Amino acid sequence: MALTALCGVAGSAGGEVGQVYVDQSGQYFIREATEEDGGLRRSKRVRTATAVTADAAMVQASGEAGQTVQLAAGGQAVAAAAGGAYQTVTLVPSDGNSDEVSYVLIVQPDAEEGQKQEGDDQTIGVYDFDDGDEQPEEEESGEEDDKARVTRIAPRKSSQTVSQAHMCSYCNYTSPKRYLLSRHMKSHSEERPHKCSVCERGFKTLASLQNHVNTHTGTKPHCCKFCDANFTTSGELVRHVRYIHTKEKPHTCPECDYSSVELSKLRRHMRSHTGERPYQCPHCTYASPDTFKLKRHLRIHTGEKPYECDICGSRFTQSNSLKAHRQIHSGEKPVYHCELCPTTCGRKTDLRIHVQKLHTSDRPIKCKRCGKSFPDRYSFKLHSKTHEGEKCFKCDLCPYMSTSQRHLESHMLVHTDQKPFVCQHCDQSFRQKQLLKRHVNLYHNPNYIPPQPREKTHECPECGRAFRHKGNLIRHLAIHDPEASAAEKQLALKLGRETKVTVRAAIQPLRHWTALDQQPMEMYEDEGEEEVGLGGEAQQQGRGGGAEQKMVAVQGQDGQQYVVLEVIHLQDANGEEQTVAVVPDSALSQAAGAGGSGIDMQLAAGPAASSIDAAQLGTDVSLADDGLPADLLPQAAGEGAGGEQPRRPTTPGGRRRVDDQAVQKSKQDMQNCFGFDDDEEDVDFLAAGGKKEAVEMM
DNA sequence: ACATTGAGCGCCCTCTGCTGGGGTGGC
DNA sequence: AGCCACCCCAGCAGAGGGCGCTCAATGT
Repeated sequence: MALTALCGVAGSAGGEVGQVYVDQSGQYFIREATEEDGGLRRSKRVRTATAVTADAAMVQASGEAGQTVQLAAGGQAVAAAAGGAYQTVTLVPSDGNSDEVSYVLIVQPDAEEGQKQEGDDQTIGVYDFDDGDEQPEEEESGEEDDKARVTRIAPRKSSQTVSQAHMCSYCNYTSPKRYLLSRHMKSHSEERPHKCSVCERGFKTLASLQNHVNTHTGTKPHCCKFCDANFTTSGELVRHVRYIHTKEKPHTCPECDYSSVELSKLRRHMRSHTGERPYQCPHCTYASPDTFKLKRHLRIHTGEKPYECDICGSRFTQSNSLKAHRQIHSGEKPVYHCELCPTTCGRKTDLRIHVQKLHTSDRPIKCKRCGKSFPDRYSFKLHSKTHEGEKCFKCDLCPYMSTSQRHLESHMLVHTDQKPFVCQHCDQSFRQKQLLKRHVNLYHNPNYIPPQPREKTHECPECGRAFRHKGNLIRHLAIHDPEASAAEKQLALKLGRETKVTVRAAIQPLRHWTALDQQPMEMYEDEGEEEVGLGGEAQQQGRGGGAEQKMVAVQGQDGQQYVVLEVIHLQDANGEEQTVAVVPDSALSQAAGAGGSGIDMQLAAGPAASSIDAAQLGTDVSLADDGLPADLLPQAAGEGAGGEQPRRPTTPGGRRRVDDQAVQKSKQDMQNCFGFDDDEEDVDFLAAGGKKEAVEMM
């Protein structure tokens, strides 16, 4: 016979298939390739194996029948001539490595079989073929009872002899009774003598056949005593009882609190810990932890949609999708009510998302209009309703009010000369996107076909003049206002819009503009902006001479100053409001023949004008009541606020001289925003070259 | 020979959660 | 008109429950 004998590593916990192992009790065994259950199935049957020596060299030695094959610790195979009907396998501990004890497997003829069977204490690791029926060439077939061998193995060190047992030569089955082994050997046989009369399928045992036949006949003799369930086999019944009634789950996960009725379920569960995904999709990178998921996944590639709605014919890849879909037809759609508001959702997950978005918040939300705080977006929304229609967003520079923050932001551009929408074809720029769009269409788009003028449907009840837009009519109605209050408001607004502020640095989104006496806009906290308010002292200093002042400073987190505002409304000696013009740097520079460098804000007038605390803001601010650059003016220490900063002389009585040129420039700068508010006039205005006389605007 | 027990594999189903697209209404 | 929030829906995957079926092991 051809025999490959090996040596293995003693005490090895794992190892290659075919290695010789010695367990803690000193038993030798060989792990076979057929092992599936993760444990070590002991086999005394040596067919092939790999020699693993102490130095981990893999050595294989083959011996012919009747030979003695000896592997030394170094992996050298030593074959010696031998004879006899039996083979004795001897495992000899080597003295190779100190850390790992290697054993040498010696295969040698055994002429004294009988003695070995009796248990030779001096024999080490014996393969003992008790029946002497040597069928070396047919070992692979493994279908006969006579393949069974009785083997006795004992290591030399312990000088132990295992009591005689009837062992299966194909697996590690042992039995004290030979007839039991004989019965066992049928399991290695592929013979299926018991045939089903229905499907002709064969079974190894009659019991198996009977169970199978029951599946044909539907016979389910095993009835659950707790419910009406019946099962084909008793095993099914037991499992059913565990699943449904006793909840007994003997298989427990060592890593979590999961437990299962079946071991296979625990194994499946363990894959969720290990991440093992043995089932690879052949079409993509997806791999599944079990066959079902892979099968389900494959429908993506095949396009198979096995679940069809019997009402509308819609098809789905998963049964649950169909189930959910059916509820649309049946009207049995579940309704998930939010406990915190009247909102309902059709699905649990949607409700969860709703709660997440509307009812949970990391921090309170502050109302920009009144400053109240609310724990979540929902309560904030409810609260916001109470402000509906209110024009809470008031411009600090003019009487403008708006119901929305966005509108105020847009309006603020009027005061800052910001025209962020620049025409790419000429040097025109605009404050509003739509204005730029219209400009481009009118002047740079040869294909533009202006829309037909709409009918003037809004007619004035007083004079009959018609307007295309309601807003224009409303504005017009101010003319007929008997108390002139509307007209006054219009005038005030128009004048207020003339208030201009220049800024040195680029202005960040205007929503960050905030009057000092307003609450910080908490809604925008997350945008990395930090409000820098003037201290109370600065504010107080800024409120002198009967002038109403509001100052705004916004500082980014980078420390750069972005916006500084100072607003002054004055009354003249008669108590009437005085027009205040705020002059842009450019105008001032032009008038003075010098640039206004270093001057961040220049107001055109103001007897009690104050400078903003430059030390705090890091910004130079001064008033330009005469149109001269601040840096050309003499110091006016102690006057007004912020005495450290250059001051402009003020006129006696609090009147300020308004720089005509600056006002003109300011007016011109405001033309666009005023003119464009009336679209029907805007077109004319644009058609006329985009210029209007400032005097017309005033 | 028969009955019992239980492991093992496979299949299907359900529940759950996430994601993205589309529709809609408010601003 | 455009943007945005919200809702609805379908698609897909993770995880687990339950059962059908076969067969080995074991006891009587």
